[in-house]
Amino acid sequence: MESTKILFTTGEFADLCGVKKQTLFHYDDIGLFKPEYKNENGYRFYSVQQAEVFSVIEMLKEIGMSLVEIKDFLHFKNPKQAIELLTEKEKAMKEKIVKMQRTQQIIQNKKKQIEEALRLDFDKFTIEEMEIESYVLSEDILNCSDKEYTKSIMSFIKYTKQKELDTGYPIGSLVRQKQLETGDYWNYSHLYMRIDQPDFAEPFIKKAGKYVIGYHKGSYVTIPETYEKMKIYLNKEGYNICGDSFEEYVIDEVSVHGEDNYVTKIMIQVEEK
Amino acid sequence: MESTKILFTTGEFADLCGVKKQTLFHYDDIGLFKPEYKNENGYRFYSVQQAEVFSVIEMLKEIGMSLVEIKDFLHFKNPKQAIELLTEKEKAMKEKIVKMQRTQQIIQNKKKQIEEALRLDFDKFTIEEMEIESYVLSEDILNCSDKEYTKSIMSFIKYTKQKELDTGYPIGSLVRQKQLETGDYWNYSHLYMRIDQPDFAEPFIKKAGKYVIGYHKGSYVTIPETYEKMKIYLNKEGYNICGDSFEEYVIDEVSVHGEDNYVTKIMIQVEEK
DNA sequence: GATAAAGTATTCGGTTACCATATAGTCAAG
DNA sequence: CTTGACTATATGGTAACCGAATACTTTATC
Repeated sequence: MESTKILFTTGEFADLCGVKKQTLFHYDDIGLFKPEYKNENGYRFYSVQQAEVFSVIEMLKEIGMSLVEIKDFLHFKNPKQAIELLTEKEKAMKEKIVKMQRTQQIIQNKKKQIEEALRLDFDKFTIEEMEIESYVLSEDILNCSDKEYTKSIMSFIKYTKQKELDTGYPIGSLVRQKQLETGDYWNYSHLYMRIDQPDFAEPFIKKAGKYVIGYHKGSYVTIPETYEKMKIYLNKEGYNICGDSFEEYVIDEVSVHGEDNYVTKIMIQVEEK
Repeated sequence: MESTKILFTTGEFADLCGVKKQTLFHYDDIGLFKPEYKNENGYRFYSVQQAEVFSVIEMLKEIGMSLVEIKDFLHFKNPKQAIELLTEKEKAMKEKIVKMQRTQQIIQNKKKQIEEALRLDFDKFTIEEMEIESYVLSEDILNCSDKEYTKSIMSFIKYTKQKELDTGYPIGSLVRQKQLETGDYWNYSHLYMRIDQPDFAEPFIKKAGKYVIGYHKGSYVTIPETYEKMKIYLNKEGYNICGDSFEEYVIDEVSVHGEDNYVTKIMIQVEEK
């Protein structure tokens, strides 16, 4: 080995970096990353050191910088600036990782939900002991107009997104005991979403205790029928409604086609007569 | 609130989902995500339930699915398939997170390197006590031709990439004691890269002990001069070379412009006479 | 030293997932 | 019934490439 510089052709260098030659041509074109030297026939030659530069470009790309941004950075570089940028990007990276972990959690919850839905029997009602759960509530939507309702839903969804409370649990609707009694099933009191964080300030608590659980299959317009059936069932079994009703879509457009296949889970707190 | 369906206009729904209207038009165009209903004037209307579908689309996008793939998935959907895909994508996601964490580590190491370089004094040689370090070595490149050297570098870089050994430490070059003695400084014996994993099989060990540390500023072609200066320094200070030399670029194209500003760190094991 | 195989450069068009802008139609409030 | 805020469509543009076609070099082989 002599002291002549070790150089790679475009193809070799592309192979080395695990990319297509095209990519190197492209980077050369836009002035982001030029070969160490070009011979009289326009052949490009890259040095070993450039492999390091290339891998830095790849990293900067991975953390979401555009090629133009990367070019600017590499052009006005000096060690201090490099550290500054690296520190900043390290932070951005951390945030990205956290976001992905959150998405992962959402996926897991969605899976759980679908799995639960697969196991269930739509036609039967059951009485079950349920644990305490915490919810975030929307603003009060009792007796409000369609317009107001629309706005409330919007602000609630935006709120949960902004506060990163969406954990893959469905948005539920709360029907108060009073509305249940008068048969005013569509008059929801609040929207809710389950939260896992124990540190959330003033959550709405779904009390532990006995709940009747029923599943409504089909469009929401026929939900009242299911409520009526549940009432009959409770009467027969010797139970009284003693709390609110929690409605959740457990199967929606995500996993099936068409409203007719939607499944709504209904949970109402009950007590023995 | 009556039983009429709650519907959002394109603008409202876009706002709700935190995207531009354009995106919804686009999804409609390609048949990925159509509004619940279109009125006679072509106005689009979206339902609340669709917000959930939209957020699933966003998630699938985040884990790297193309819109076409997502469309196919949502089209042929059933709960079991949904779980299958979600499980698969969860895995992909986990891998992506791990990769990002690795990149984060690399960034941290690069920063450390640059910070060290900022603090150092190029003109002085020092004798320092160094700790033991583990390296992966390339294949033997002693006395090999340029062509062979090129190939070795390539396969070494590709190897470290493939085995995910690249942790942001620079690639170093090893000069054996014998070559140091004969002044054959360019005749490297191996390339090396530092590894942190304690479980790596048969690493090359850089022994703990006294090392003379010098920095060479400028192109690598003048490195012999620095070696000669180091030898004179050692003589004056009463030290003998008793091991190999480790050469590393501590500042390269990534943080400065032009070969003249490159800095190579040279570490040679020594003992008192 | 001729020829074939393999590699290189350039150019052109295509791709994905949109965004901006222009133009025209629609709706709701005062 | 007009005004302003919205809607729709169409067109062109963007980033970061990929693929294929064509022409030229280099290298290997006979």
